[in-house]
Amino acid sequence: MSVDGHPRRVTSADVAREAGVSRTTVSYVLNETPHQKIPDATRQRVLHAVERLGYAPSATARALQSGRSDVVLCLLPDWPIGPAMGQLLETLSTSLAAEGLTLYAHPRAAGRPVSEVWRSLGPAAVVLWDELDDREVAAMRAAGIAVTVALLSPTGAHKGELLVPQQRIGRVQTEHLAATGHRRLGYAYPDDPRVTGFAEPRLDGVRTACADLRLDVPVVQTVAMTVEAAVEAVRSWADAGVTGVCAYNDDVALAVLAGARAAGVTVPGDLAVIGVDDIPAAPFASPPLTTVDSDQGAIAQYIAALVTRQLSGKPLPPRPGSDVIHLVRRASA
Amino acid sequence: MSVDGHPRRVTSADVAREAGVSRTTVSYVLNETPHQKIPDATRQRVLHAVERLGYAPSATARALQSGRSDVVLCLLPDWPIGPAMGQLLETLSTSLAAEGLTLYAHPRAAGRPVSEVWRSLGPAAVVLWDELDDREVAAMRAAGIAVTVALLSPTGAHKGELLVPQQRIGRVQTEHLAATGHRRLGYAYPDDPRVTGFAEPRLDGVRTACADLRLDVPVVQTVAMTVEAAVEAVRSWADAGVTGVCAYNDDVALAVLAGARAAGVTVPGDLAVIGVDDIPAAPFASPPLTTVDSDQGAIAQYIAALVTRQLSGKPLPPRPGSDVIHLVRRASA
DNA sequence: CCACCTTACTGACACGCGCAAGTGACGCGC
DNA sequence: GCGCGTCACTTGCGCGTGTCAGTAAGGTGG
Repeated sequence: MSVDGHPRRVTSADVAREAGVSRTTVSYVLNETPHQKIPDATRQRVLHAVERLGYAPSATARALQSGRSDVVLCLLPDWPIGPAMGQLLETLSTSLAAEGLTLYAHPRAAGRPVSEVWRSLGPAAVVLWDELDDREVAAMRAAGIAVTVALLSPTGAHKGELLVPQQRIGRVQTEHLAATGHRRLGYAYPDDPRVTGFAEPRLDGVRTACADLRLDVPVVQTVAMTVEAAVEAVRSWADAGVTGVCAYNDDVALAVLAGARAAGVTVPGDLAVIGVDDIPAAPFASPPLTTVDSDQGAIAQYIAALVTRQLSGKPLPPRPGSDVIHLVRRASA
Repeated sequence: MSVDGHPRRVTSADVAREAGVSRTTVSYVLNETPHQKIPDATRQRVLHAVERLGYAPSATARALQSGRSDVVLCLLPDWPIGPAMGQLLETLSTSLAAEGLTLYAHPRAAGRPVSEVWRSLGPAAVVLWDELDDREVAAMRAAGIAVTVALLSPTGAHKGELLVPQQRIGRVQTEHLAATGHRRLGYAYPDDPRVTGFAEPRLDGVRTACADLRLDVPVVQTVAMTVEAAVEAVRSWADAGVTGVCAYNDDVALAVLAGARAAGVTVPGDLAVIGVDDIPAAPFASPPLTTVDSDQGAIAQYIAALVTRQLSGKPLPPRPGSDVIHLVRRASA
């Protein structure tokens, strides 16, 4: 404990001094370096010194020396993260931990360049949702970051892109509504411009599925998160002869439900509604919300595999099957 | 680009060689070190070399040398993170960024010791929700981590503890129900054991507020996230003469709403319900959910101030006022 | 008695960076 | 001619590790 408030770091040199051995010996003991016979007596002396001083090796120094950090950085998108993302992160963290990697998520601070973020961390890999421009990617590589996984690359230019086929979500919604007799669908498009990266492919999935199934072209309505806006949208759909609505996600679907209630439109009688995500509130809606859920566990494991394979230079794992997306059938559709 | 797949890191030495100057000069140019006059010609040579090679300084080496990393680690609790936590993280990240700090959140991997996490990162500060045992805290200090902020310390032993008085949330719920004429309240306690750290103080707030306001002792029911469980709870409350229910959070409140609907109990006529968090689904419930919201922005700024003050050794900022918690009045109570 | 091997260590370097201190060239005053 | 000051840099150290290449002590074989 030095004079100022900051007690000096305990280093392996301190431990060595305390145990009466060299720093190298300390390192050998702590890392259990193979082919180095350390007698038990010495080993214990070192271990006790570690305990007494409360020594913890500096991750920074270790990373510098080994040139490889076990850190995986996940750049969160700037749209509001819900329970689905939360669960994905948790499972991803666990999956990566099994491979000795540690996941850190960075909620993007407004107006801060991305480069500053990964620079201050020096991760082994970066997982991100939005696409990055090529200069940024090149900069990362130059900084020694081995992997970049873009999860939502519309172009598919980079490796490992477009993990969860968002189109498929729209397709599943559409297929369910078609199977229950609906011929003319509506799409409840989100008001938040930040999520267009997800909304567009989902809507696209609905459009192409409608075409494939010979349904009418879907009637798209942007639905702001107010009851009034939802009422407006519901009325428009009613006027257009729409009997089933695919919502961008469960929050929007719940808004539509509220709009229908306020407009005197019965669900699913007059209008069937189907959401995405299966949020906790979905089963308690009135009527309970039918929705499309993704298997976050499987997705997380795939991402983890993607990262570790690329780090070790092995071939990429197969894409997850279409069964990661499934319908949760309740009363609203 | 070397033979194997891993292109060697571009270092400042490479830049120096390319620009025909010393490494130090490169450092001076890039850090704009004061009191070091570098003529523009040289400066441009260096900058061009940086550009050409795509050089990015190693965060690791920089942190090692300066002894101070600008990383703040936030250990997320293991309970499911919802939109509220998401927003808090985002604002916190922005607030810290304004002070030159970078926030990383770690979703706790199941069964992984906490120590491994902060060790692999070497942060300047750690923000956490759960309380940590004292040995762990001591270990962090020994590792050179200056600050530890426990947000939910029931004991209040550490500095900066108990940021958002959870009791206060329960109190606000109770006061509103009391003000609207309810004398005997119920409490909808969450089924998930992971959130007891939050649930207990909130319930405690309801209990003491009831006592202060001379209401009856609240009737606590654990409500699992199914309609059946909620129906059961609603019936019990009805039998006990309860006319208003404080729910642990909005998800539980929505379950109670669904239970009331299924049990033929009208809200708020027979039973008033009030939640916590103001999730996106709250305004679309039937009836729209009255709830207690926290000002995540203010909280985030307070945490950021707490961290920076402790890092610089300055006195702690004043606790946020009670106005960070406020009622969102809708139809359900 | 010496070569040789094992045991139990230690010395020294490298990782990439920031920065204190130094160095040579040049200009200026006297 | 010399001291002094500025300019434009460079040399060299240290941050805390992991690890390669020793090395002294002790034992064994011939």
